[in-house]
Amino acid sequence: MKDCSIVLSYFERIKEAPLTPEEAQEILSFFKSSNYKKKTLLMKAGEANTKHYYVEKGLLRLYIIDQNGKEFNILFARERQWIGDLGTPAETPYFIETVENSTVFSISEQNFSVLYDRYINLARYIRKSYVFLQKRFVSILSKTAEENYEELERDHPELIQRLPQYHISSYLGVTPVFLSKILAKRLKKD
Amino acid sequence: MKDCSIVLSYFERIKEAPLTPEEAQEILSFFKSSNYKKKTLLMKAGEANTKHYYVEKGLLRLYIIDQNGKEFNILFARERQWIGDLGTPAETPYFIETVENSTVFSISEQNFSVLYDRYINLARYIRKSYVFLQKRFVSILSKTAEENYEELERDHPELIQRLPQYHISSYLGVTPVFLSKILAKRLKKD
DNA sequence: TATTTTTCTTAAACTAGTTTATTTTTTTTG
DNA sequence: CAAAAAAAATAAACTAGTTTAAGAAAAATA
Repeated sequence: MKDCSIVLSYFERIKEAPLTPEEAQEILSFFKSSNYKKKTLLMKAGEANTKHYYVEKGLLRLYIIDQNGKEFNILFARERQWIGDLGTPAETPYFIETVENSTVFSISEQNFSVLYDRYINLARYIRKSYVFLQKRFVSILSKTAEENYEELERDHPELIQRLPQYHISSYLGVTPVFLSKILAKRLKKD
Repeated sequence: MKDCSIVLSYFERIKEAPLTPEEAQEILSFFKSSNYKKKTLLMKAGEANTKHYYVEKGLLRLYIIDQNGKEFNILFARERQWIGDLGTPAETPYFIETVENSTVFSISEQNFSVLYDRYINLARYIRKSYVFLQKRFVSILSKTAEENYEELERDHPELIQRLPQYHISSYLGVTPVFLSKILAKRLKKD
């Protein structure tokens, strides 16, 4: 039997009390653990009935591909973070792909809804996600790419270590060429 | 006594059943109705314990002012829409201002939380808001200002009628001068 | 470890959007 | 309804970021 303690500890934390054996059992019955190699697609634009994922180990990204075939990273998820399309069960416009070899727990929208009703604090995760996204939106809208890079460096230095540069540029909404130019400029300043 | 039916009907709708008199009473005790003239500030960056607003009549905007003093509209709310900073009770970085003379219901974060626990579907409003914001984020990131204007025109034509052009440009993340240029170009095409 | 593939850098020409300033049009108010 | 104020248009010089292309460096694989 697999070790699912990471999911149980998440629900214990949001319940703010120990789980009963029945609760733990229900939660485990809803999740499925899987291993994926780097660059595996877990969600594809155009699909309906997509899943939500909770990351045990590794790093994933949620992105779109625009009319011109260009990718934009919307969100990364590392250990103990959720990733998924909250617009589900409608047909998703997003892709989710592993950036590193990863172990993730998946849950269907239906079961996610059940837990959503059961654990009121799960709604807090969505509220927190909203606040995070709004902050990011404001930054992208009002700051230069250089400022946004510096903000990312300050707030999430580990991401910069773990991600190839072209994923970071796509997250900042600029081309890899431009990010490279920014970094070259910064080096000269020292 | 004021007519508060618009708030009650909202909660009836999200409860998906008629409200009991006690429920109606509680809800009414939480909200305060006020009239504001056009261009009145209801929320100011730097304040803590900000409120949530439900619009009965009129139009409001939530915006930031960046380091250079430039405004960016994040969100508009018209009749039967919520507006507020979901990051509250932390100190808000946002401003909220009436764009038209407006009648709005306000509720404190504490009471909003009570209703949030009581009406599970209120969490859906946040989930919907998240999905809306994510869609908008993707558009701003991946499309040109002209495409974004056309999307706004298609999805929310009433906003274009009711808002001065400089508020629309700020919502699209461009200067009024540039939006004016886009519109002039579009006119010529006909 | 040599080879292939992937990622990053650099450069140069280009474009979407900004800035500042002036004029015209529209809206508000006495 | 005339005057003042606010909003929109136009122009011209500018800058942040893109595109395309080629070479260098790093990482993955045989």
